[in-house]
Amino acid sequence: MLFASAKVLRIAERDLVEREGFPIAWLDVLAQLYDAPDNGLRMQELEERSLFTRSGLTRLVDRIEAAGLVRREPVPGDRRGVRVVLTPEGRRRHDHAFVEHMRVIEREFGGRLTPAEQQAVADALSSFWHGDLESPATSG
Amino acid sequence: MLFASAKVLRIAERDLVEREGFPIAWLDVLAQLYDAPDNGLRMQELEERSLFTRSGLTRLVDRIEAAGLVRREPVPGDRRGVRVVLTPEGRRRHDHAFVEHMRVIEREFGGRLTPAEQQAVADALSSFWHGDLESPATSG
DNA sequence: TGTCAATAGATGACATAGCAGTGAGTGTTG
DNA sequence: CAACACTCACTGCTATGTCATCTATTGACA
Repeated sequence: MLFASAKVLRIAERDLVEREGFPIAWLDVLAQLYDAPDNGLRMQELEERSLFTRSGLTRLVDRIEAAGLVRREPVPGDRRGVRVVLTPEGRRRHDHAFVEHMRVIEREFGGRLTPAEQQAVADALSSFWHGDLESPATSG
Repeated sequence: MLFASAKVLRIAERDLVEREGFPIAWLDVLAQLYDAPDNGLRMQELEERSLFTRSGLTRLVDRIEAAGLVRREPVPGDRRGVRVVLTPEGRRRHDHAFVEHMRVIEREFGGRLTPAEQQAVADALSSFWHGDLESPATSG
């Protein structure tokens, strides 16, 4: 599983960088924001939905912001907080990149896995992921 | 799939670092050498069997060597080449770490996926991996 | 043998992730 | 209101991986 995802990830990464000029991590953030209400999330929420730690996110968002794809704005009622919002440009880039990205993923998996296999993997791992994320199977 | 493997990887990584004092990347190298004839491989072979680039491997092996778990030795008949060999200490650490590592992986997957699901994922992704690694499904 | 392309591995410069610690802001308690 | 614990996000330091490039060696060929 590790090897398979590492391989596809690497291919998708290269493709994305060549076509769009930004890495998968950006698309991940962009997509999270895209799916969020008003296209915005707090750093904390972004952290929960992504694979990064918060300090990693701070800098990731720095870079995406510098590229003009997202914008930081204050959170009304909590001056500690920061809300990260998709800019129109960010939205455009997301849309464009996402289509191509999905195409690459499909090509990689579609060309190598039967539909039944794809379904089996998706079912098993999606329930794995959504199952009990925050309460590991460990007993201690 | 990405999320699932990232999650398990992160848990396994922490566990390994706490117990053994080295990260998964090391165990990966150690295990490759362990499985190799005479417990040794050339850098190039290690590269093929791992998820690293060669330059990444150079430094990874540097660190593992500094810790005394592997040793570089010349390749008879090709003075460009380097053969990386497991030391007795490396072998011991591998054995110990590997057992615990497998236990963690089993716990994480065993506790969340049914045996049938595990089998389905394993079958699909192992054929994916072994299928046609070097000739992507792309047409260009 | 001399030249030249290819190969093996190492190195320099750089990008990015994590941990631990910082500082501002919040809300609870008296 | 003062004191305190907690939360949010950011920053310094450090670890590690990649790309492009470098050196040494090899092998092909005139």
